[in-house]
Amino acid sequence: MVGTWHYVLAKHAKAMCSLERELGDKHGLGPSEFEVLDRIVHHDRELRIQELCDEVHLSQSALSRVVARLEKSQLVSRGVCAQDRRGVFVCITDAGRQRHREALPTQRAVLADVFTDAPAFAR
Amino acid sequence: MVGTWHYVLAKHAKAMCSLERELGDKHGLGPSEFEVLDRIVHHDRELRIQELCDEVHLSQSALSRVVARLEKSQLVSRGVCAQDRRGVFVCITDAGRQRHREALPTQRAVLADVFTDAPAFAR
DNA sequence: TTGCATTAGATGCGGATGCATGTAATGTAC
DNA sequence: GTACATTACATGCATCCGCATCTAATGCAA
Repeated sequence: MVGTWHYVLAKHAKAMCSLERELGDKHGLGPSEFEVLDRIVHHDRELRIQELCDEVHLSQSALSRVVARLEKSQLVSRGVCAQDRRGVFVCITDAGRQRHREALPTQRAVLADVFTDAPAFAR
Repeated sequence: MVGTWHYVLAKHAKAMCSLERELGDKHGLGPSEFEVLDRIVHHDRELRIQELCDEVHLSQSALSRVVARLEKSQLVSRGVCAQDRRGVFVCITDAGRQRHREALPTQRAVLADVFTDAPAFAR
């Protein structure tokens, strides 16, 4: 219980710190930006902000800003939803796909480094 | 690998959010504040800032500020180290011990809630 | 002793986050 | 249609964090 929590804390801190550095230096992405790109690529279609909100561990306001940053970097585009004009759909651009493709191996390498040393779960 | 990472992300987000709310509302403590108090109580002696830095997942600067907040709340006291006058030792106060004693069940309850539903580790 | 590198901790600063709230569109009851 | 509640997303604000840097104390060499 407490052991599990400490395991989660340790791995989260180590991976997050490493991701921030590696993704930032090599690809100009923060962990949240990568996560959002990754979710969109995974679904392979445009997504509503709300759908993304259910998948990434961010508040709605934080997500709104991540998308704003991605749009500013031309990695996604935002459009109003025709069916519900309150809604916004987020669409990945070609540059966004490419950036994600470049960054994916970096993320995998970090995760491998963080998670392979120890058994999958430390009690 | 990626699955482990997603597990860590999900549990971290859920537990952190819950801890922030519960510890904050019921005891006026943030997760970092509780963590520092917990480490000191666990060692049951005064600790150097640097020692704490090795145990909590915070940068030295963040830890310095957490300790400053705790001192402001009278839960710990800071003193210069006689042997090395650059150093600072942190000493928990009676109020700090009591606050920790009160908050511990809250933390345990949150962790139980977050970690009991699922198997200890989701592959 | 003097001079310089190193270490412990504090602090300025910019950035990311969550909460509360604002704005605009939609749904619903009358 | 009108009035009000609700929903989707954006934004003001305060907080917390990490990085870089600062200050002061220590260590060490000449």
